[in-house]
Amino acid sequence: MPSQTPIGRKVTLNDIAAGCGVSRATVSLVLRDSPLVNKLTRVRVEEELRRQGYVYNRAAANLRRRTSTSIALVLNDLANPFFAEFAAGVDETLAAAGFVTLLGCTGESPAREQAVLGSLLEHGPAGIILSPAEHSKAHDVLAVVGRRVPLLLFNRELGGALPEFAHWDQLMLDNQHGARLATEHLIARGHRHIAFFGGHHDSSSCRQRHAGYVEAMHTAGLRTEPYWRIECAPTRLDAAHHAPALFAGALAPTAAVCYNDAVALGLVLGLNQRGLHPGRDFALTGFDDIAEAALGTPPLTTLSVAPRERGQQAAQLVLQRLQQPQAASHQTVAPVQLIVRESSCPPLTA
Amino acid sequence: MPSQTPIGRKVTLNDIAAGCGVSRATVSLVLRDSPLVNKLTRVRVEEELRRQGYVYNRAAANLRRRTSTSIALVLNDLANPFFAEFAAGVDETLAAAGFVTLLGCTGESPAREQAVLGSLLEHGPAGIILSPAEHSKAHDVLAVVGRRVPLLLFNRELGGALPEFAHWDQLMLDNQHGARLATEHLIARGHRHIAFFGGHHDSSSCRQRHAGYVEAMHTAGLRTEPYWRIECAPTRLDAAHHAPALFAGALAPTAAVCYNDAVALGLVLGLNQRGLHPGRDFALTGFDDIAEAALGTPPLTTLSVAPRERGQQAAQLVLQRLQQPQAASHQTVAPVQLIVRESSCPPLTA
DNA sequence: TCACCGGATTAGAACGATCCAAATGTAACT
DNA sequence: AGTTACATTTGGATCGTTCTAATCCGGTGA
Repeated sequence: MPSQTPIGRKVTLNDIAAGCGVSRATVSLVLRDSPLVNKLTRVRVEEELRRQGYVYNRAAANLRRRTSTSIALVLNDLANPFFAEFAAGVDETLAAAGFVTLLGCTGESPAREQAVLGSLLEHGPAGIILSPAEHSKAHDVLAVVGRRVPLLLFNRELGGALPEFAHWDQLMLDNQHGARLATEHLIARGHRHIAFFGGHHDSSSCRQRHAGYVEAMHTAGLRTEPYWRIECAPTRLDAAHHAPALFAGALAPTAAVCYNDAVALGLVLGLNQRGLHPGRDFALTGFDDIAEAALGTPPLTTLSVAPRERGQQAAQLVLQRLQQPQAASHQTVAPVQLIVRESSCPPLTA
Repeated sequence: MPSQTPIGRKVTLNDIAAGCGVSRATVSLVLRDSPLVNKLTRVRVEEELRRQGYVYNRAAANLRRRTSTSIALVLNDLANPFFAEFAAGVDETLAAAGFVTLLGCTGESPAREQAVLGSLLEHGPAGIILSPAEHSKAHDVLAVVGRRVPLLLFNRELGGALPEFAHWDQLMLDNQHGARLATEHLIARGHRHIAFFGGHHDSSSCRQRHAGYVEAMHTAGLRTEPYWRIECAPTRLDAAHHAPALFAGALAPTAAVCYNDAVALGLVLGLNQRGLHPGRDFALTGFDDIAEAALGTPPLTTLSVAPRERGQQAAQLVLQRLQQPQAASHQTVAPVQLIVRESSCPPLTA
């Protein structure tokens, strides 16, 4: 049960009305600067508003008008710079449209996601932007969110079969195309033996990126060995750990397409420990273009997803949905851009 | 069981009451599980709540009870990992207490800060956590926030004389002590010519850190040359740009205490471009311990401020203030911890 | 019979805004 | 003077909840 926090008595429309001898309704008209009200009284009322330090009670107005001026933003991990940038973009755009952002973090826990969504819904947001926790199920999200308030899925798909009537909007990254670009870039540099490194196969984004890698390889007429697919947790540490697995197979790769930047940076560490110089002896690419990507040694070739712009886009999509609640659901795939840096060197043998 | 809510009107207490033949008041009592209500009717009502897929309207309740269950979090820069972690900590603790976070970003603009604060206040937060924009003035903040809703200042002081009746709570970092620790560490390693690099003098945190540096130098009986104080914007780029200024004076420093990690990482780049190897030819320290600090080359000696814990602490302080609105204002200074890594090497000449 | 009790329930007035229909005041026209 | 037109203003109901002060009811004791 949430605690009960008394707040001091506020100045209301009645106080203003009494203060300058008009009715509450007139003051309300002034606040929404209606053309109905006489210039003279408007001035008088406005002065009184200032004098008493009135602050508008939007909750009361929203109750009466059955509207809402808030949007819930539910993120799996705000501490991740990618999502932080995204959140900044969302808030920026929402604020410009007069909306306020209700923040909620789930810490990758579907259970907390349920709780957070439930709690935020009680505040009656007009819409929801959700980047689901890993293993979050469509069915559970639908059960708590219902069909009343529009939801925009960002970044990840939900597990489980999507009930056919839950036609949520989606904003996803072009994972497959991005990985394909990275792979084609390595091929163009002369690599023939290219691994796909990191991530878990039960993550939708990882599957998509892997698919892009396979697509590029096969299009180029190159083979993909099963032992060139190394799974590990999408963290630096686990990636560093799994680096040796790259060279355990019969045919050693000369390059690797990594699931994301974190994994790529971990692989850099792991290679260094083996005495290899990534960017010279071994080529690799990342995904996300996090701030550290440009600064490591070597600077990382990666795919920029422009998280702030994605945030702005997500906010736009939700606002648009509010305008047209009945329009068909919108599936958006945001483009990604290959950023070539020094980590994607040509093979030594070339 | 997915909700069977018809699209259109929201389910209210009246719907539930009508649905199971009791009064609205009784349903309300059930919701707040009051001991007054009969076990049997409670069961009936609870079933009806589930059946109709009722969601609590906290805004209406808050209006009636003149309470609030939200806290505004206003940050100068959410894209900065430091503040993102902080926000995650705040949200985590607030959520656990049944509160919801209203997010607002100001992008270091005092004008937007005014607008954001004004907008958030209309939603009636019970309290505010504010990390002010640069050059934000106490007078302006007071003008828009007023004295009704408690404010916690985080991280930065406000410019201008603080009106005596605005006794806001504060949570600051121990900037001066931190910079002193870093400087003393470099001195202990054998450095005698130490610069203070980056930041602007009109930022309170920069002044404090510089003061700590001066304090340590003078305590150790060392001189500080004026040209060892190099100002630049607290960004990587500008820092890299200003690196040559370190060696423009008569006596070149062998080490630098940097304003923060971003500046330190920029300086690393700048030194590399001059053919110097930071961590071998030149020592430096940062401040903040952002994620990248541990991973650069060299790993950065820096001061850990534990932003997530600071967020939790900030939330606690606000919640505590809500319990005791009349208590004397609380000035908290959070300790910082020196993290020694490879960037703070001994001088070559030693 | 009646007053009284305690547990369970409820009608109706709030909270602070908005909406609607109706009222008011003023000037202009038959 | 009476009617109309127009520009302003306003009382009262309303949004979904909670609070207060009743009310209802079966059982007791006098």
